[in-house]
This record gives sequence, structure tokens and C-alpha cells, in this order.
Amino acid sequence: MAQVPKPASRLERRKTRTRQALIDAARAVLARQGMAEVSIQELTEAADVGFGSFYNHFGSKEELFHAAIADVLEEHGQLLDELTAGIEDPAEVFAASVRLTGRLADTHPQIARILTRTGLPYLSSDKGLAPRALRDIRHAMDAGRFRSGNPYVALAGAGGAMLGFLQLWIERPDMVDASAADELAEHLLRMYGMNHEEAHAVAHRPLPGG
Amino acid sequence: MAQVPKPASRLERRKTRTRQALIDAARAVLARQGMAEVSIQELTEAADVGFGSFYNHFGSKEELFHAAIADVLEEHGQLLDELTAGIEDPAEVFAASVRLTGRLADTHPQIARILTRTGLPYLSSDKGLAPRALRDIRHAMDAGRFRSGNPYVALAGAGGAMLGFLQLWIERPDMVDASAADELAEHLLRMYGMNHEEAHAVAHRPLPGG
DNA sequence: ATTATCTATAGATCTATAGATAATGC
DNA sequence: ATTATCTATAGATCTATAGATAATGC
Repeated sequence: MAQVPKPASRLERRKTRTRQALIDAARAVLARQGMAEVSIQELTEAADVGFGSFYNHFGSKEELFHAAIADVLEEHGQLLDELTAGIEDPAEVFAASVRLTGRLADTHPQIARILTRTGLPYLSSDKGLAPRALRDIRHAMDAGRFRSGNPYVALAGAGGAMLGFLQLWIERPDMVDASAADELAEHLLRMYGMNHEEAHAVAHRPLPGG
Repeated sequence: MAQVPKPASRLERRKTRTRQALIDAARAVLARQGMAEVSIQELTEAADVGFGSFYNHFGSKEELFHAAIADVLEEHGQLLDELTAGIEDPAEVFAASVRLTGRLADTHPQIARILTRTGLPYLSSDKGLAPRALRDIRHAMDAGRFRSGNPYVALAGAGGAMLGFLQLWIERPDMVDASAADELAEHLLRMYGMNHEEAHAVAHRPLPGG
């Protein structure tokens, strides 16, 4: 579902469709259960694709799941880029990303579940969400909005806290809501050195995209 | 390895030993690879136990891995309880737990790896580390050391940040060290409402147990 | 003519159980 | 005599490939 340059020939398009059907099936599985509890057979059936076609696209189940996770991370990363494109204050860009990602448990439960299940090891990936978050943190540090420090450590902390928050929301939906995501953003701003007032203000400005 | 009342008869002791051998083998596997990539056969061989004995103790691989994770969480939870037993200030108890847990990547790499691989879903478990962390957070809130709020949300954030930190240390050991764990604790204290000075002080007091 | 997809299957696991063996209890 | 462990194996998957079919390109 992550956006890609349009395929050239009809043959290419068919190939892409088959591949995406497999990825979509893998995403559905990832949101529900572990990658272990599914056979390639079941995946191709869910994708409505012949069993043998699987090997035209992926060498193993792991490869498919990896592609599916990359697809999810890229999709959400692009969405965040679009929604925050108009924001000037780099601290607010970061805060808005946190608030929007925190809301995923409600707005895009599939993505939220995939993130909590598989996200941690991707916090130091060079594709998807991690490099974007790193960029935003660096911008905020350079602009003097965040106390400067090691941006990787900052990212690991913020990203981990985000995943913990989503995990809680998914497991105990009665205990968390969208305003809690705003508070999480506020907390993280404070963690990066902002004072209480300003952190509160920045984390409660109007949010793009609803 | 988590401590248990001593077994009664010699028969009981033998049974316990077999069970623990399986759990230890599972822990070694969990630190290295996913639970999927190992057969029961390989686990019993690693434990030096007859294949059939597995089913005397566990109904499935998942059951064994669950027991192994509980074992790890309980072991580290007990260690933290012992080491922080002499600390009066509840904020310092919390900070010391964070600092000690952050150091696991260096002091107990197996435990650290197991936590990053499997810890997130156990953040709302009622056994192991989660209930202890919740207790400490509540104490600190009751004592007015932390700004009060929803302790579950606080735990999810802190626990997630911890896991992200361990993940980073494991993957990029050049980028993190023990003092970074102290800074993480300081950041979390700030997140819970402490001012900069005091957070710094509390997160840098002498640490029990080395 | 080329390329992707589909169907069918051989061979390789892997799990769960049955029955035999060894250790402990009394 | 009882209980746990061990060995061996039947049956059930599951993966990877070979060969046939269908769709597209030229």
C-alpha cells in the first residue's frame, strides 16, 4: 500500500498486483498472530494466489514478512510527512507525529498492532519511520527547541515509549484515549528539555488531518 | 533460575531439574533467535533431555517459551527488589531500577536480548517486572515525588523507552554506555514532572550492587 | 516467444504418542 | 509399585520444485 512509481507494462502491473496481494495477506496475518503460526499455503490462499507464485516473489516466509513490515512503516511514514509538511516549528512537527502515531490504535488498528508486534527492532532501521523521526529530532535540536544530545538515544526512548503506549491502548482500550496520546507527546517534549508550559502548548496545538 | 521453594522428594527434585533444563534451553534460544526457528527436538537436545520428556512438562513450544519468559522476568524482578530494598526515596527506587535494567545489555546480555525480543506484550502482565514497576510508580506518585496521573500510562511509556534503549545498546554498542542509562533515568524522572536539577541528582546517586 | 501464474507432488521436517527402560518410594 | 524419563515411529504438516497452463508482448 505504500506508494510506488507506477508499473510500466501490463505484465509488470500484474506482477505488482500479485506481490501486493501477498504483502496485504501478510499484513493481515501480522496484525493477528505471529509469523510462525502461518504456512505459505495459508498465505497464498488468503492472497488468492497460486501456491507456486509465492516463490516468484519471495524466497521465504521471513522475506515476505520483512517486506510487509517495510510496507507498513513506509506507508505511515509518508502519511506523517504529508500531514506535517505545513508545520514550521520542528518541535511541533515531532509532537504532531507522536500524537498522530499514538492515535493509530484507534484510527488504523492494523498498523498499530503490527508496530507493537514487530516495531522495536526497526527503531534503528534506515528505512521507514526511524530515519524520519531521527530527522525531526535533529531539526529540533539544531533549532534549539530540544536540549541537544545523542539523537539516537532520544529516538530509541521516544520510539520505545510510543510502542509501549500503543501496546497499552490495544490491550486496555478503556484506559487510554486520544488525549492520552497528546499527553505522551507533552511528556516526551519535557523529556527533551522543554519546560512544562511550552511542552503543554506545543502538544495541544490543532492537529493536521483531523 | 528464578527462585522457588525447595522441592520435597528426590523425585520432585529430578522433575524440577528436567523442567529447568528445558527452560534454560529455551532462554538460550530466545536470546539468539525467534521461537519459530527451533523444533522441540532441538530444544530437548540442548537441554540434554529425552524428547518425550518434553510433554511431561509442557503441552507445546509456546507454553515452554512463555514459562521461560516468566522465569526471566521474575529473576530480574527479584534482583531489583533486593538491590533497591534499602532505598527510602521512592523516586530513587524507580531511578535505580531503570539504571540497573538499562545496564542489563552489558551485565546480563541474555536477559537484555530476551526483554527486547519479547518484553513489550508483558508490560501489562500481572507477574514479573510490570507489577513491580507499577508499585514503584504508585509509591512515587503517592509520595508526591512524581506528578500524579495514570500509572499504567506512565508504566507503558517508561517500560517502552527502556526496551528501546536496550535495543539500541544491543544493536549499536558503540553508541551507548552505562552513563546513558543514567541519563535515561534522568529523562524519565523529568517526564514525570521533576525539575532538571533534582532529576539529575536522583539519577546519579550511588547505585547499589555495583 | 516470453513471462507469470497455477497445480501437483516428492522429500523433508516436525509433532504427539505408545511402549520400554530407569529411578525412586515404601 | 509408582513415577519420570527415554527411544522409536506413525501420521500430519510444510516447503520447494518441476512441469503445465494462461496471459501478455511484438
